Amino acid sequence: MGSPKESGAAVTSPTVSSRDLPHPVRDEIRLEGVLHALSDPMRLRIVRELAGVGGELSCSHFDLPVTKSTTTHHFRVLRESGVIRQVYRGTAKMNGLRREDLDELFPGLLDALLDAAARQVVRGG
Amino acid sequence: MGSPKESGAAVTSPTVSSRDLPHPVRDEIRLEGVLHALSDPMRLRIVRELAGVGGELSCSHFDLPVTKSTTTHHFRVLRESGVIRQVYRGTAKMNGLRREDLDELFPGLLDALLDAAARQVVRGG
DNA sequence: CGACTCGTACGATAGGCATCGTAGTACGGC
DNA sequence: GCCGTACTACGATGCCTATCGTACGAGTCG
Repeated sequence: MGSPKESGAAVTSPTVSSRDLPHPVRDEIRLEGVLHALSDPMRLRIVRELAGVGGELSCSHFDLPVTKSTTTHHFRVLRESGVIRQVYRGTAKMNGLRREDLDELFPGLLDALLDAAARQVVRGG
Repeated sequence: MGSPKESGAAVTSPTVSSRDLPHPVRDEIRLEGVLHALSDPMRLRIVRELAGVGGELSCSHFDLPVTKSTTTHHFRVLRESGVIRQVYRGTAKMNGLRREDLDELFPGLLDALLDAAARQVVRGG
């Protein structure tokens, strides 16, 4: 299941380029999953950057010290845990924080996490 | 490193029962480590229970669905990440949240995490 | 001392995961 | 139609880790 070939009603979905990616629904997001996703330095860095711009960023915008395969992996972990939303826009893949969903599920958590990460950086991390 | 055998000045430490355990100093506590520690359901449960009583609890107080070896392992992860403080009290080993240290390092984080965990439980998880 | 309880240490195991490299697919422009 | 760019898929690898069982050490109480 899930061959991206299918396009029976493509004409009726204007905003979708063509293929779309599996995201957990808001109520499927698990705290443990979110914490696990953010416990990796690379992923925490991605989330911090996304929160910084407050909008969407393409995968290629990030200059991480790992290969592109690994970068793809990290973005998938973030998406599957419900932290970010990914959508194809032409050849680029745009990433955005799921702030509303997270704030609704866990009020104050995301801000506390971002603040904690920022403080750690200031302390010399 | 870290052979607990060493005890050059044991006579001068009155409050210590006998053996003591390696804890990270406050400034050594890493956010990633804390998040990783709390991303395990068993450990999150332990921390929630510790926060609930607001004091110390012995390891044996917890009735976790794993063996004692595994329980020991989880407590060690929590201690080494800086989330809890462990101290021997006779034959028992008491565990307490390092609330002050965590609040100082990451203001609001622990409360946000506990609140998030509580909400998730209420939602049926 | 001896027995019992609490917790540790160690080895084994199985699964997860961060990383890489290479080969391949989708899209947009020439 | 062809090429370049952006990202993916897949397989390999080595490390980390959650789990167990058994054997052991430290204290307490009779």
